[in-house]
Amino acid sequence: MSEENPVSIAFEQHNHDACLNKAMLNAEEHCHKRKLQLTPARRKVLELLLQEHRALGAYDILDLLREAGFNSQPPVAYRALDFLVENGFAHKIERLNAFVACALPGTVHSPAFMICRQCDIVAETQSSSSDFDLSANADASGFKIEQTIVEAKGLCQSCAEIEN
Amino acid sequence: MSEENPVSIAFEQHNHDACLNKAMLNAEEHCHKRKLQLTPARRKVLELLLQEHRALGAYDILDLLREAGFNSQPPVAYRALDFLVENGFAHKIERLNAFVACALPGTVHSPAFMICRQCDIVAETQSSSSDFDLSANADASGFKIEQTIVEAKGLCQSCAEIEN
DNA sequence: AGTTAGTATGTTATATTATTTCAATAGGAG
DNA sequence: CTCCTATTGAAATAATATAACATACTAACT
Repeated sequence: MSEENPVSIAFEQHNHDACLNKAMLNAEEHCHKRKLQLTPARRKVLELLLQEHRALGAYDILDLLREAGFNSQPPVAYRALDFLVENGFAHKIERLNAFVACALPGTVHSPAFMICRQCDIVAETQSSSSDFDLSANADASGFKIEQTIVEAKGLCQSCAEIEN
Repeated sequence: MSEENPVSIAFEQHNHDACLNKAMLNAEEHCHKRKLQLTPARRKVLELLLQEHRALGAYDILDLLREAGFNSQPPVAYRALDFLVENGFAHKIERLNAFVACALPGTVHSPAFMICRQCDIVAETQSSSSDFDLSANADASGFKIEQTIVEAKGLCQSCAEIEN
């Protein structure tokens, strides 16, 4: 798998410092373009997430923030995470109640995650087309899927009718 | 959509009493076959879930259990829910931290859910093949997908190697 | 029937995850 | 400079979930 295919970067050997720096620069650029404020706390949380290809819980992040000298009330972490998730820099892994840095920031995409139950590594892959083959992707990275959750949020027909 | 295709029963007009009774009979039969104990609390929780094509939180269920004269400490609900989920009678909707009755109990399947953000209705559909078209299914039921979460749990290559 | 192993429930306490609320502060637009 | 908005500080609490241990029930064997 090459640099062109970031599909399962988490599973690949790579220069992680470079991976992190690149992602931070990318985030800075995006925030600047879209006039978003990458404040110190938000920046730090993104860095923390980027440091691992694992999901971190909000309270893990809170601990790390405290260690780094930041204020450490829960809203600090949740607000930063909300910002990052809303703006596409991070994703929430619902089944873990935890968060990962986005592997494809700035692109419109519908992510799919492969989560190892043993080591908790989280690999992100694209499911941008409605009809995609997660299992092919898993096979390619040697990931053995045991259980898949698919949850689509939206509007049912009756609610859509009322809204219009 | 006919009775043969229960794919989005939640969205369809149907005789809900019959729907519920059928599901309860089915559950009883399955438990009997597999020597599982469908105890009063478990039975009641399944009934409560079957009463709606919506997801109920554990504490909603707890309230309903209390009203029905059951013991209402959290473990009562969680234990019953664990039983139902483990044995395929219910599913957890991770993004809602809530539970729905399974629409296809007793069959091995990998469910996909369509969750209306407005009315909270939850429709279950099959994704048994690794490569399925949720959007076709959504279209057929008039559901407008806004965001999809796909989370596969399993073993990454390195962990699989260690385990073997 | 009595014994025992396994399963299920009662009960209390506590852990974990997340939000509400209101006050204080900082950064830009006019 | 002043107003407006976004952000942060701070305290409290809500919502979700589990741990731990005692008790009771069930089924299967003796």
